[in-house]
Order: sequence, then C-alpha cells, then structure tokens
Amino acid sequence: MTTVHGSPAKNGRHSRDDVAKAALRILDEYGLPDLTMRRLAAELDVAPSALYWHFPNKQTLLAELADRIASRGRTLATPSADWMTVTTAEAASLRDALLAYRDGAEVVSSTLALGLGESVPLSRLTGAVRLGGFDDETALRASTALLHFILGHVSHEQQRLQYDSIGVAAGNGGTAGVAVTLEASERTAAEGAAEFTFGVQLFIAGLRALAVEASPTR
Amino acid sequence: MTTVHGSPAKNGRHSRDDVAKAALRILDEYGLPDLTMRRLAAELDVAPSALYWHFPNKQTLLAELADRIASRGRTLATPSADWMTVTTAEAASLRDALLAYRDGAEVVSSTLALGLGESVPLSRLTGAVRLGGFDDETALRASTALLHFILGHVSHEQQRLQYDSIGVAAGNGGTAGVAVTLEASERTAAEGAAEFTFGVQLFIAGLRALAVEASPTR
DNA sequence: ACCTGAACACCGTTCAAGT
DNA sequence: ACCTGAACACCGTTCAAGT
Repeated sequence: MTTVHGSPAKNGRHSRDDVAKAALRILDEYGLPDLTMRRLAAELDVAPSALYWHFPNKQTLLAELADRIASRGRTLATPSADWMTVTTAEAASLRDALLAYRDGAEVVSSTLALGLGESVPLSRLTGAVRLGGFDDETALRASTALLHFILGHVSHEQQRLQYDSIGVAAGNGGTAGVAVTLEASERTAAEGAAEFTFGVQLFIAGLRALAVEASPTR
Repeated sequence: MTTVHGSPAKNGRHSRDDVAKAALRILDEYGLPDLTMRRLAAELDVAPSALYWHFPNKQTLLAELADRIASRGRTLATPSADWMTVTTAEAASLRDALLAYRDGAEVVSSTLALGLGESVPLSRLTGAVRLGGFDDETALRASTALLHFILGHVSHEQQRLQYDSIGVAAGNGGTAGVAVTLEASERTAAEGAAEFTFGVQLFIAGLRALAVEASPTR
C-alpha cells in the first residue's frame, strides 16, 4: 500500500525526512497558512505531539524546509564565465528554486528574518559577486542587497500568482473565465520575469559602475 | 483620569482611530507576535468582538497600521534637487519611518505582500526616480526593486536589533553585560546604516549606468 | 453607534506514559 | 526510537442581543 503521493505507508513510524517531505507536500498543495503542526500530523497519521520528537518546534521545521527549497536543483557548473554571467545565473537559479514551491519565497525569507539558514542562498550569491574581484565587504553587502531584492520580488510574484488562481476559483465558472485567468497569470509570469531580470541587471550595472569609479583605468 | 499613555479614558466607547493607536502602542512595546486581537481588546477594556465593528478583520487593521507607519513624518521638501539626491533622501526617510516602530518593516512588508496599501511608499520612490527623466516603466521597475531591498534590509536590521536586546535580558545581569550589549547594538545600527547606504547607492549607480548606455551622449 | 456574551473552529507546545 | 493521550494556554471570527 502506498499513499497518493507515492511514499510508502509506514504504519505510524516516521523519520525526520518523512516529516519534512510531508510538510513540503502540504506547503506546495495548500500553502503556508495551511501548514500547521496539527495538519501535518494528520497527514502522517500521527498525534501532533509526535512531531516534537523530530523537530523541537515549528520554527526549526520551517528552517529545514527553507534549506531544502533554496538548495533545490542548484548545480549550474558554468565553468569559467565572468562574474556578471555567473551572478545573473545564480540569481535566476535561486528564483527558480523559490518558484518551485508554493510560498517558497515566504518560507525562505521568514526563516532568514528569524536568523536561521540564510547561509545557503547568500553564500552562493556572494561567491558569484566575489568573482568580480571586489573586496569581501563589498561582495557581501552587494549580495545581501541582491538577496533582499530577490526574496521580496519573488514573494510578491507568488502572491500575484495566488491572486490570479483565486480568480479561477471565484470566476463565473465557464471556460471563458478560465481562459481569461490563464491569460492573466501568463501575463503575470512574463511581467514577473522581466521585472526580475531588470532588477538583477540594475544591481550588476551598479556594481560595475562603483568598480569603475574606484579604479577608472580598468 | 488618563491612561499611562496619555490618551483619555473613554469608558468603553472608542473610535476607529483609538483602536489603531492602541494597536500601534502594543506593536511598538511588545512586537508583532504579541499584537493579537484579544490583547488589543484587553488594552481597550473591551470584548474582542467589539473590534470587528471598527475593522472587518485583522488584515485590514494591519494594513491601516502599515499606512500610518509608512506615512509618518515624511515631508522632506527638498525643493529642486536632482533625482539622485531626492531618491537617496526618500529611501532614508522611508527607512527612518520603518525603524520608528518595532517590527515596522515586517508590518509594511507583510501587508504589501497581501496586496494592500503598497501605494504610499512605492509612489514616493517612483516619483523620485522619475525626476531622472526615465520612462514610467523603468521608474516603476527600479523603484519596486528599491522598495523590496529597503523592506528586506530594514526587516533584517530590526530582527538584529531585537536579537541584541534579547542579549540584554539574557545577559549575565551585571552592568558589564549591558555595556557589551549596548556596544553590540551600536555596532549593529552603524553597520545597518552603512549597508543601507551602500545598497541605495548601488541602485542609483545602476540606474545611471543604464541611462548612459541608452543615450551615451548625455 | 458601539458593545457584550457565548460560541465555533481552530492553534503550538508540554509531558507523563506506553511499546 | 518513536508515539499516544490529555491537557494548557492560547488564537481569529461570527452573531444574536443589548444600550
């Protein structure tokens, strides 16, 4: 017997990994507000208190999810490109990872705001920027600023996507309504991507300009 | 008879403004997690259900608070400065407004994420950028990116401030501990301001660079 | 116009005890 | 090693009814 999601039924014996995976499933299907400890326990056919054997509290669980979301499919291996190309690719890859889960940006940004797990996405961006030969402080400040932009932008983007899909549910029910809403969400996605690219380029252009000011001969 | 906060005691008859002001008091003194409808009702000596006469739900109340926070003391009147000066001043003024209330950035950013009330801070930034002669789309995208940076940055900054003050409470109790922590929070504040300035200048430099690319003669 | 009382349907977390 | 049962101390929101 397997669940609808393909994971084996374990008759009430779970690992920490099982819990995290079930949480990601709920997050992706129903969104962050519906990801409660009680709902998660029910999904695993377990009493709510059982979860506290695997995670000391909800915050820690969310940090684990943030880590998994931000680390997902992030192997680019652009071998010897310049820092601007690598930074652009890193930013796009982070955006993709956040967009891969419903409310992904919210989860990452809220656990970053609580002081846990900011390391993964930030260090990748910092590493990319550092390729440009900037000093460590500049690289860190610039990538922190870029990270804030990315998280804010994708959060906003995902909120608009959800708004569009509420439009589907609240539509007048016909295929016409669905078609209109699909159009709207395509427009939302396209505009989101364009805004994102613009923002990233703005950062890179700014960084390059500051570098030129510092050493005009190069 | 007046309350400790100086507002007149109204024997259980309140206006919408009273409710918002009491909410801001709780927010500033105890933080966003402690700002519950029940706690707010208690502060006003009223049953929780009474609040729903003034606001349809908590989200609407938070949107009202976000509006008040983001609009606070924001009259700069730099008459005829260039767009870079005005944008820098607008960004700094927004940061000051957010820092003026505990968890201010969180409140503004979360209600912006819910689609309400983004107008005030965004339109001021957009107006400032537009002074540079950029087309409307560019001005909007750039100021949106800048706003995301500001909200993310100040959220992070306020979280660190809170972390520092927890240090005070959890310190070993002596004056030495307090002194160390004060030092830490001063360092936090100074570093926060420097990072902020750097981020804003990055944006402005990027925007100027993009403008030069578009029309190299100017 | 503004509020009460009572209820509904939830939360996160703890802790002794079980297997 | 992993879970149950029961409890504690909360939430936001609705709605009929009061003044």
